Amino acid sequence: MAARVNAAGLRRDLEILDVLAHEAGPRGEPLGVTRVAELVGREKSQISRALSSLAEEGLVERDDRSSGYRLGWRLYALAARTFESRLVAIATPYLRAVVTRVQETTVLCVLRGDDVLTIASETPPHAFRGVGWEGVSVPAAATSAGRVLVSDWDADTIRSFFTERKLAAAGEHPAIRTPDQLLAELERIRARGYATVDEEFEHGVVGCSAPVRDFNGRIVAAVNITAPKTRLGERLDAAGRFVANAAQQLTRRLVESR
Amino acid sequence: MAARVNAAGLRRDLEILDVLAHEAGPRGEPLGVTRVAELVGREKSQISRALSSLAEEGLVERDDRSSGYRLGWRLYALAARTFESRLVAIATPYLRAVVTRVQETTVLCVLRGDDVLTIASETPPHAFRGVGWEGVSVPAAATSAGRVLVSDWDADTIRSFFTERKLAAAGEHPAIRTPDQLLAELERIRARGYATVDEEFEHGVVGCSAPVRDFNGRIVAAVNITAPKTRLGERLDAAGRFVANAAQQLTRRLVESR
DNA sequence: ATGATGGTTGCTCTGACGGCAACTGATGCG
DNA sequence: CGCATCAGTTGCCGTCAGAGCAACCATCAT
Repeated sequence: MAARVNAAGLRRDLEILDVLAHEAGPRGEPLGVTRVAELVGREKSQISRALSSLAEEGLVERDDRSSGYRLGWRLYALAARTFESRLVAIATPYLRAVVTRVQETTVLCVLRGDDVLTIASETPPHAFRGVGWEGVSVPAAATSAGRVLVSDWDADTIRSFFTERKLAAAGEHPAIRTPDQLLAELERIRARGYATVDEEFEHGVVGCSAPVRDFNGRIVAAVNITAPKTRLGERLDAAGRFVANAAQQLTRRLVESR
Repeated sequence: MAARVNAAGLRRDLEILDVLAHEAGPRGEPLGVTRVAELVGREKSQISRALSSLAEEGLVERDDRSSGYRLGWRLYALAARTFESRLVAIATPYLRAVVTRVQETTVLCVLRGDDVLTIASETPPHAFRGVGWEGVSVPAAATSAGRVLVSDWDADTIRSFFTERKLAAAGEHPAIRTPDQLLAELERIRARGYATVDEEFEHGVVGCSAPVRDFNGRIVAAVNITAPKTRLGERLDAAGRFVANAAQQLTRRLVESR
């Protein structure tokens, strides 16, 4: 509401971009000026000029041979840059939803190098504010979050990334000691939609995680719960399903909904 | 160049979005009106109104508690439909394959104006996520990626694009100082299938790149490795062949997936 | 209270854009 | 070859939307 500026121009430009996004899409053929004009219901002269401006700023690109337009690189550059920031901002309610259901600290993790980095966390009332903002833990396939974060890698990469030595060195009681075991586990994770670990990384500690994806479908983060087995042990699978559900909703929210 | 419409408003809006993207950063807090106004050098009243409009269209979102702004859902929705997005989605496994072989950060670049824009990167374990999403560097023929990206241009275009002055100004130790030298180098690149540079752009840094083509056969991106000479120097040509191989596979995949 | 800082709103005058129509240029057809 | 059609660009003018300034709120610290 309230005061607006450039409302008309902005709306026109966005109508154009939307038309290009939906009608043409990345795989579709570029759209011509007249076609766009029809679809947004405006003067083609306006569309011609507007597309010129948009092209000059890199928001759309002109295909040389067909002289049609499609979405430009700049949109990608803008969005890619702040993705994590937005992730953190949006994740909170979903993390909290899990917290209220499970009553355990719930965190959001990303992969940095070969460490799992926590970028957001929500704690239940009455819980001591634990690590919170940024803990770095060894993922090396001994944590559920780490496994989830690599669960869309191909087998070759996994094999070269996780050597046996590395696997054995991860965690106190690694249940997974060979790349093949890891690959089998990743398959299970993909099938179930969430991962669980039982005292592998640390004695008495269990955890579950589920993947969050970006607009490319790539796994960019994991929603994770880590808690003492005495508290969470019985409910671990139930918690896993909650976490998976939250991660899915978060994924959807990230790209589409308003 | 050509007629423009809404040029002023569009540019202002994009300046704002750029500021939000860059200044807010990965971990960034939302930015307030005054801060944005300073950064883009405009009247805060304009920024206030412009942000209102942008928020109404979903290009930015207002953070309730801090009353600051950050990029909004709509940008991500649009970004998902760009060609770059598709490229990144498909390229990731191939980049990772190179990383596991060479153990160096591998990136995917496209040409934007006369800059090289990194649109995706994969890092080996134990590398700190450096630039990550997108950096902009001066290619002007002093980087391997830049040379690869222009290696299918015709001689006239090259000559008019890269003046001697421009060539001399690029990099610390430009080995290529005239258009003719550049053309000869491009010929070598085409013959070998990949490009290498040795401390030209920056002292102590070497790199190699290979072209990715679309279904028209046009070069649309480059797979690139840039690393300290002390680490990669000996293996530079081997790395070049890996990169070329990955780029070819990616090209094939890109064409098949239509 | 006072002042500082961040954000919104009223107001006027200017210049940028909407709409139309003429123009260019490619393509097709008898 | 001439004519018709369609796609895209450009010139023109009156009108309306926005740049800029300053006044006005809201919040917080001293």
